[in-house]
Amino acid sequence: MAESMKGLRRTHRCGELSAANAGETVTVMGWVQKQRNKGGIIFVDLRDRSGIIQIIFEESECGTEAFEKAAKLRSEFVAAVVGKVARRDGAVNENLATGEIEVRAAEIRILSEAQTPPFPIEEDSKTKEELRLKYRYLDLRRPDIQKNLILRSKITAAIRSFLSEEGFLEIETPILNKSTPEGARDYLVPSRVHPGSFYALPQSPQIFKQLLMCSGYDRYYQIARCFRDEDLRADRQPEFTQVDLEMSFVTEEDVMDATERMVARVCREASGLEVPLPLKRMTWNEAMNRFGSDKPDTRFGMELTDVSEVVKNCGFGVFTGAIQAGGSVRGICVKGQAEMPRKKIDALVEFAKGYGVKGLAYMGILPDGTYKSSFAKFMTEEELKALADAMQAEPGDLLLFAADRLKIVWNVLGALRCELARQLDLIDNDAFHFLWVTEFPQFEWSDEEERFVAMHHPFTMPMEEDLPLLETDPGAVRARAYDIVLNGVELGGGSVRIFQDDVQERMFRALGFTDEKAHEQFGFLLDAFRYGVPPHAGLAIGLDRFVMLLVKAESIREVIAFPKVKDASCLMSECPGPVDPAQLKELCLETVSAEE
RNA sequence: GGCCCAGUGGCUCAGUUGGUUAGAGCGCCGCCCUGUCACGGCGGAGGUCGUCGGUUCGAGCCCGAUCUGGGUCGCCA
Repeated sequence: MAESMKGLRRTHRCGELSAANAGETVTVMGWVQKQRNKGGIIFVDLRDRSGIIQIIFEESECGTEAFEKAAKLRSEFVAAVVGKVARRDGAVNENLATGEIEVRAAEIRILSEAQTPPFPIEEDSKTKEELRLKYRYLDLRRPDIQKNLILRSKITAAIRSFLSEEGFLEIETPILNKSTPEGARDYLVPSRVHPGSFYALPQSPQIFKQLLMCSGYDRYYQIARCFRDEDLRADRQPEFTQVDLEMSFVTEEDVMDATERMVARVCREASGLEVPLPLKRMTWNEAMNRFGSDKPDTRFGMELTDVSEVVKNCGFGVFTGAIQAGGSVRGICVKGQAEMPRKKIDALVEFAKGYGVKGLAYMGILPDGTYKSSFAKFMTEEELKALADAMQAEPGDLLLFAADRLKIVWNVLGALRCELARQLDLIDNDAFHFLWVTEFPQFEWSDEEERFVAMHHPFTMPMEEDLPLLETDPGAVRARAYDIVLNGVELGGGSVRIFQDDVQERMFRALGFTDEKAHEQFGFLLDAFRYGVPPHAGLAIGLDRFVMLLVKAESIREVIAFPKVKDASCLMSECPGPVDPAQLKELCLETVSAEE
């Protein structure tokens, strides 16, 4: 039976008490973590988000009624306790932050009883995530998740104070928007007032923040919820949060400078981590050539080497064939792994095949200087040696090669070096390697759509010297775009925006938009550009990923209070779900059958 | 859409070449215990082995399908 808390007021959180409070009468309220009944004396660990405090009940001090109530306490009951803080003398618990003290109960009220939870409420839970997410409100009681969400709050507070000090204005933009076909799939919301018409939830506030620049709010930011109807990953949710910002009368230098100072401040204030500035920079081309990735993990080496020139005339058809087809042969050198068992190498080959390559060629340089290789019989001793030299391999090293279209070679070797680093434990788990990747290609060829698509988005300014190539060689145009990368994860990205309506129209044409189509989709932006628009640039940081990396979580779900699972549903609320036919009728939508 | 992993009391797991009545730890319930804090002691309850089908004299175990969750490729301007 729940009791009233009338007349009681919480004076402290459990974990806020210390020896300094000894002798004070306090009132604490929280959940019962554990009750230990010794017969004539009862210990209760009371928990709230600050920590745990031990309460001690002795009948001679608290009276029979309170003692009997204490005996009834079970895990997760909610209780209020009034008592005096006392040192534990002699019985200190070193494992507890409040282990020096305890509260000697004078009064207790059971504010709420509780069923036994379906899984233990404890740190480092071993419970299946499926169950944790079904009972997320219980899972969120666990100290490690609470730490994550408390840190997340600290981070957003630090971001807000930094950006506010720098003169940024926090401005909200609409959640109900017009659908745009470029980019990710939109979540759609049917309109009741306009039957057959739909709103789209924002994939990002991109256009609105550019319009705010047109309107003179020269520094804007928003901690914005964004929505993308695409498949989930460990670091991807269908709704997620971006720290979105935009600045006027600036170049990429200003945006990168503000961003890295913001990131450094967050790291210092939230995690006590010092990030040396300015951050390292690397062009996209360098990142791809050295690491096979546009978000390289620079915490370890094992960089790619282009050996196309060395092997172009060798006897190994897989290599020469790839080169003749316009592709490339590149390799990585795995230190000290020359004698990796065949079984493990085969597993790596299978891994590589998942990234589009037909196989991997390998070559071990044994300690005695001889070669153990999948292609030795196709090459002369001199060719093998030339290849080992080109890779700067030493006895004991293992060389792995991919031969294919360059894009595939990059992709495979980029993934492979990360996989090997994990397997061989080459990554310093305490290192935080930030990096800017710049000069991204403006366009990416889409085989599916048989046209160029924007790599960043259609409002990204090309590099000035590449502007003439917009019509002649779109694939060679570089963008004034930049991504911020942390430990091999894309943390965020941005660009200098196009602010001239003629350049914007050329961009749309390069992307295969007709003028009519461009105006239908983005007419209001193009119109706005005719009324005086400042040069502007901006960026967005993925907040969830940032928090995930700072708390070293394995999944983004560990830093989001109520995340969705793989099929974008919620195990707790069971959304999405069917709606009342009357609701659908009002929206002029037919009832969708469960089939199909 | 493809590939890979997992599913056995409330939780985490074990379960031999297919062979009597499916086990353990924790938790839970009852009794006892005045310094416990991974409390302790005694006793107890609790499982159609995710589901459906098949092979077999016999299936937790083998085969097929399916469901649920996770990872990943595609996808994510």
